[in-house]
Amino acid sequence: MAAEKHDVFQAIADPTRRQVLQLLVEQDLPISEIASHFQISRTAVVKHLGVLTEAGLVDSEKIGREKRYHLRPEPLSEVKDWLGFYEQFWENKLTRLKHVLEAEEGRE
Amino acid sequence: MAAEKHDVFQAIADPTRRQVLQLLVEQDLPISEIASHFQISRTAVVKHLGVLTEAGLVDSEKIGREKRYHLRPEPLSEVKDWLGFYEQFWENKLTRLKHVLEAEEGRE
DNA sequence: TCAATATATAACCATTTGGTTTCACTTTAA
DNA sequence: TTAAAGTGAAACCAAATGGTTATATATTGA
Repeated sequence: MAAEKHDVFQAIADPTRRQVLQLLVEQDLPISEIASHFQISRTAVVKHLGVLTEAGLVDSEKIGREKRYHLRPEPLSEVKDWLGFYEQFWENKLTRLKHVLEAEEGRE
Repeated sequence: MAAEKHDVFQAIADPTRRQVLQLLVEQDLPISEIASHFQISRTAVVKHLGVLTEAGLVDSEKIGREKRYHLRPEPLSEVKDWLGFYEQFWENKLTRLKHVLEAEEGRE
């Protein structure tokens, strides 16, 4: 029961949030360090981190006065899986093409 | 120069729009037919189709009084490509683990 | 020709989103 | 012990989002 308020698709819809995820690929980072990579305020970055947390894409740990964020890419598999859906599209196209070709042969 | 106002990531952020795309995998469909699959008004569906069009994920053709929509899955490759980014994450982890193991060996 | 079908468009609305500024609290280091 | 660093959280704002209803226009078929 993850009870994730924010959906993964929504979480990655924002370009700033996608950049945050990219940053965390290299290493875990505290809020202020993450914020230093963007023009927007630290508060705005914190909100983005909140969305990413709710989507399960990051988690965090308080160390001293810092709060370090860590990448959790697992939920992205939902996106990856969904993306596969349109392979059916190409299969359908091939099937129709095959029917057309068979009809052509029949006429010859 | 596609000049696409809506980004693909944003286009697929909405669950209704994802369902519309799935519908169009099977076959091209006119607006009213698409709308009949949802509870929301036809006008609302038309707006979703507008977003999908701007993202290049569908196109349409007016046939008589109908406007038939057609799936264009190509832009989804941008999402697929982006998704690959976090493979670097696993590579990083493996590299670090390797270092730890080498240090262990050195101590023995 | 005329009603039914399909779409287009405008005006409007509530909520969400992405941002801001301000102030308070906790931890660290000199 | 006190200033600086790092974070938390509230209040506020404009614009975008996802929806509605109402009205107009174009096409078809009997």
